[in-house]
Amino acid sequence: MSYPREQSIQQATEVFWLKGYLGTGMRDLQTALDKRPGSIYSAFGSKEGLYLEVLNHYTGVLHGQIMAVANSDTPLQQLREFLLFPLTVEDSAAHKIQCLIVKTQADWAELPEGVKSELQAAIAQLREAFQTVILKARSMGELATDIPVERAAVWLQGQFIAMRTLATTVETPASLSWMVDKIVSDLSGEWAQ
Amino acid sequence: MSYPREQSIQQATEVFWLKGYLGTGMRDLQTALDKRPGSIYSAFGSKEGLYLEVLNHYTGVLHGQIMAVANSDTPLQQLREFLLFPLTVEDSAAHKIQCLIVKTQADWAELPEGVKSELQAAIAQLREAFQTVILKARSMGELATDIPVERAAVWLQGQFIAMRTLATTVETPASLSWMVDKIVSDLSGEWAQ
DNA sequence: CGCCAACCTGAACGATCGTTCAAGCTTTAT
DNA sequence: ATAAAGCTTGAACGATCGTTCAGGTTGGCG
Repeated sequence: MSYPREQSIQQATEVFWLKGYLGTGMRDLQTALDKRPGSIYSAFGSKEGLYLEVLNHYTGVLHGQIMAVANSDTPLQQLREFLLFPLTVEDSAAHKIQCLIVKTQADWAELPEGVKSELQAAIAQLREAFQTVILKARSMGELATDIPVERAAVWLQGQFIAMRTLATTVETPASLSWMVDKIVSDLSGEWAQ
Repeated sequence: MSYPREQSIQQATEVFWLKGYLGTGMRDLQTALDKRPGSIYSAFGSKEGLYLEVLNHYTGVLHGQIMAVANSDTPLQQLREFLLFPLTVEDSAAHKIQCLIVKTQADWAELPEGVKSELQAAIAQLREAFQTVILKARSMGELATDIPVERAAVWLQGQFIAMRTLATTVETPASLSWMVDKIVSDLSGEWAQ
């Protein structure tokens, strides 16, 4: 019976997403999970252990979303929807606009070794998913056949980071939706090597 | 004689840049400045006070660099150099690739109110500087006259964030220099409203 | 020389950090 | 019914956090 474990991970995700790895204390987690320290330590071993499960779960969900884009018949169109969606969330969840992975990466120098390596793996995994989107869009004729696939994947990941980060600095995230159009448009633009 | 004060700010910048606001402890600063707690508190009032001076100084330097780009005769060409430069720094200063402002912003929910407001001011100030670059490039004929200036400034800030963030995840930052070319190229690309 | 102002020193403060553990409780198997 | 196994509890640990302050040191001026 690992259902409450799943629930704990989701509640912990909320806290880590809002406060970051360094900013989150065990007492924040004890409150959020409504569990005493011993329970958390017996279930997850440490703050780092709990965070690793949170990061894995988060990466899995995001990866799934991007792969769903890749597996659709109109990847470029679905990519638009995927990029647009976080701009439409209500204010109460404003911190969720920023990607948890990018947020964690900002604390790089202070992270335990285990978190660092998992973080790099997550970034690589999502980059691969973006690359799959590019490949699929190309094979569906939505992109030119001579697009540099690997660079485009890196670039797309960069645009994802830029949009999510910018969205946290403006009053209305939805006011950035023009940027999604530019991303899709620039994807078909020049890629001179 | 406020020269040692300037020096303290630079040394503190190193630490905050590497470890972030939350990750930096007063004892890290005491070591870096080679000063005892009382001296630091008499000079800067608090950790927050010291950080605010660091942030102001950092913003001023970056703002100056961007305005120098704007004030040149070939802004777009100078923008290329400006974006390219951080990709060429040696490994020992790898953390300096990531923008201190973006890094700090990741800890948003945990920052003291004073840091939050100063951070927003810094972001707005740099956005303005980017806008000046766009305007100047337009007036010099390097950009089309119908470019949406405000959007382009936000977008350019986003590209800056993307590049600096991506550069921290690859083994050789210089391998991303193609991205600078794409940024300059996309700046002249489609801006359909 | 004597004096004041400014700076520096470093021990110490209370609060909070991640973590541990002995004891109690609940569940499952025999 | 009873024992074994595992989860939960909450007080407590040592370490570290940002900060304070009484006392020492230094430099310039009358």
